[in-house]
Amino acid sequence: MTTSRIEPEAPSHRQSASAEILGAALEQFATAGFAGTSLQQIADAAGYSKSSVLYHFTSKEALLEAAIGPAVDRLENVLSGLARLRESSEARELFVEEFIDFLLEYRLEVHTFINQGQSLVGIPGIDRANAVLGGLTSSFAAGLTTVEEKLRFGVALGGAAYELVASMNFGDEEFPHEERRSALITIVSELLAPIQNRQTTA
Amino acid sequence: MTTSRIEPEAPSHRQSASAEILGAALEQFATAGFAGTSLQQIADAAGYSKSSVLYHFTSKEALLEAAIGPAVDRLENVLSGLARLRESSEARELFVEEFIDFLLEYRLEVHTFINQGQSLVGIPGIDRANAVLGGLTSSFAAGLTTVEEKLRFGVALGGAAYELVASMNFGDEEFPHEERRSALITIVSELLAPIQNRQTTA
DNA sequence: GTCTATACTGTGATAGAC
DNA sequence: GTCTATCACAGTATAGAC
Repeated sequence: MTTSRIEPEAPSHRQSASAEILGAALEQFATAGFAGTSLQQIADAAGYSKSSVLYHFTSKEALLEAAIGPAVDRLENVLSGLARLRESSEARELFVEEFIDFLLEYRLEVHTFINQGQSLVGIPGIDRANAVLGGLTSSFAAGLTTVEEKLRFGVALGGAAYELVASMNFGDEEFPHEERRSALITIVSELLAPIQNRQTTA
Repeated sequence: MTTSRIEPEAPSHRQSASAEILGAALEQFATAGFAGTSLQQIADAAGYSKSSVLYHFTSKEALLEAAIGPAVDRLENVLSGLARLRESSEARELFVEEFIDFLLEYRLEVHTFINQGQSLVGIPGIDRANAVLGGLTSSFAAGLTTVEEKLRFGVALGGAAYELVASMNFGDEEFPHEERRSALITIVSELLAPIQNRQTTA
């Protein structure tokens, strides 16, 4: 599970140039921001020239689009599954797991989106992600009446996303993948438990 | 409590130019990022010319420094209080309240820092904030042994910060201040409860 | 204290040699 | 497919009029 997107190196070839450039770009976008990253930096990090970068991707925006597109696809999948199974509490458990797995797999993409989703409207992938998350919030929050319930939802999802993305800024060690995954599922499930209980008994 | 930093307008005067510029800059930094904000945008938003902005603040970096400085001061205060009272569980309750109040009062500053703290090292306020938060993590996490406990801490603080800063991106209504405050305190306290219990009984 | 005018640097992007 | 050379432009910052 949680299959890695990074393919192993082909013998004596490097990864394809596009993939190398894309990886470098994503990392820069996530840490320095879209506006804070120049094509030159991306080119240097990937080991190509600026023009080569623009040969593979027609513009800086196209590069961002390609970088976050797959993450948005996956997120749409996770959430469409949720919509169908909204009523049962097992469906919620499943949603939490899938969401955490999504975060684990696409943390850089999530980081770039969270930090810049507001200011980068117009780029298709960003707009899609905004729409999807807006839909998630309203569909999930439809049954939530109190302020505390809504905040609970926001803290759970935002906290998980933030933890995966920013905690290591401050000298944390890296945790083993499985341990981190199951701990996050426990914590988020616990946070959402009061909501589930109220809805399944009502 | 939670005294506002924005002074009421003086009769027939506008706010001082510095304050207007600073406010506009902070809002832009928080939403578009430091690199994504130009002096021209700040000047336009504040109703001055680019050169006027640079008269009041000697550089763009100085503007950022002035914008987040007070927040870092306050954060240092909150955390130094925590260090002295680390042992009792009431101290932890108090810390949660103070931390939430800090977030409520300085959400824009926190947002700019969270999103860009990695890439803006070298600016004094950013470095101070990084140091303070690093200290918080290690001092608080010193007694935390399991991965789950450490993640619990990260999710709680990150989730609260994220919720205050980004939830409204997706069409949420604004909640009444007191209701939001007490709900967040409840949620964060609950998240940290297992840690407190283990430590106070050990 | 605020403005216009200007200098200089680095950016995203294009054209064309290899 | 990758590079060098070049362009037009936006960015920060400075000088000086008012």
